[in-house]
Amino acid sequence: MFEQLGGAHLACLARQAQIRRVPAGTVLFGRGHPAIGCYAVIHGLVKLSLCSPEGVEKVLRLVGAGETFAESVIFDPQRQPAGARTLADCVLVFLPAAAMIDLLEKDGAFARALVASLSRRVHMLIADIESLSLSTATQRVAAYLHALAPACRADLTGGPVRVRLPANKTVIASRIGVTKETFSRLLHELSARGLIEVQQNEILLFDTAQLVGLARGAARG
Amino acid sequence: MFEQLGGAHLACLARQAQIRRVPAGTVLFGRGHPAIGCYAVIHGLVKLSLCSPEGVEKVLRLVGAGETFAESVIFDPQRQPAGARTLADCVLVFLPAAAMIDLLEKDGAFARALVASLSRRVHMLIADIESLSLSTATQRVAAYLHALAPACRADLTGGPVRVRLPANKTVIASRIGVTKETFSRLLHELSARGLIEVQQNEILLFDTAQLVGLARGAARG
DNA sequence: CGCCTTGCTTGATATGCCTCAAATCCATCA
DNA sequence: TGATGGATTTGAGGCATATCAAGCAAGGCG
Repeated sequence: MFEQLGGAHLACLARQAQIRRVPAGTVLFGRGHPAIGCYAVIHGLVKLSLCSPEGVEKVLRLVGAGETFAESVIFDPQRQPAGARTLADCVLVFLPAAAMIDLLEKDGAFARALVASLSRRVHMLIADIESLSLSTATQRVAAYLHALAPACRADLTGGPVRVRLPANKTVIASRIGVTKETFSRLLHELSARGLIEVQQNEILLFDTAQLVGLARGAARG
Repeated sequence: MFEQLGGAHLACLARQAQIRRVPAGTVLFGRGHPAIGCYAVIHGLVKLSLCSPEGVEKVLRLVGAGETFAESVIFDPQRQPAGARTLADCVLVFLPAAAMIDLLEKDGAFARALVASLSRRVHMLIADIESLSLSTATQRVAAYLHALAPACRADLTGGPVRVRLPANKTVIASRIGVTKETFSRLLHELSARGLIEVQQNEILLFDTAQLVGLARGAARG
């Protein structure tokens, strides 16, 4: 993850951090809650999401093992901009805000890592805004599936790549920015075109090249 | 802005920074350009935007006097995720990436300020995603107009508040996430309801309370 | 002064995606 | 094994917003 710490400080950090084991379905914090620290996921899956007043949910991010979340919250409005709930049994590291702030000022390497992490978050969010604003639902689905494929060799070997959806389709649909019904239909359309095959939670990608083509320009196959 | 610097380092920073005066319409950097530093706007207005392959533009942010942009870029992908163009004659401070990195590791106060600034950016982006995903066009317009009003007293005094659109309506529309046609129509609808009055680039807000009401829940007035 | 460009409005029409409703599938648990 | 509830699929229909196409207004400039 993002911690290539200066060794001395790492010990101090380890002293303040606590391991938390939480079962699936636990609300870690709700929207608007005060920020008391940030989390790293050791094992499991956490859903960060927003809710409209009418109760519609928008999944912002699915946080898996090796990722962190709620870092930004410590510094700006000190209120959670999104809610967090575990989707699976999780092992988390909780790092109190005070420790973060302390370390930030004392350890240059940590400061740099934290800034890099936040920057990455900014770029991911911009990518989301881009796809919401400039792409069609089909393009977003294609892009999402492609992003699931392990980066490099997928495009090289012509063979099919098997990917696994990190959560159920309703959650994924909200993450992508479509309703579950539309998501279902689009998956079938891609199947019909021979680009993928859906097997419950797993999807076979037959033609990743054409998938990225779809994700970008032409709506036609 | 975000610099409440440790005094000694401020001087060093000032030595490395350069003032740039650029006329309206200048492209500061395009999308994908390498990151060589960040900017602060002293005077003028800068547009940050994305472009789809088909040439549709999405305005991410309008950066006015006293604000900074392109900080995040220094640390993560080292490629600009968005393009920047001046919309007015500008006076900018350009800060080379090396100076930023240097300062980040040496000055705790600067590190904290930078992290806070990035955090604020994250929260603003999340707010954008929220409004794109969960709000209707009318709600977004209402929220935008309300956000333009000077924060506090607007809601107290019942009187009308006069706000000025920071750019032309086509740009604002893209920023809000609608077409210029839809934006025009929605402004007229709000006028018809007696909530606002449009006077070229200026808008009178008669009922900010009802405006926030609209921005949140009920689509009906 | 009239031309031309750029921005804004307005109308007519199209369409992508959502909404609502119902059927089916699947897993868990008694 | 059968029941129960969530997840998924499928269909029909509608709506919000985009798109296309003119028509105006306002500046800038020859």
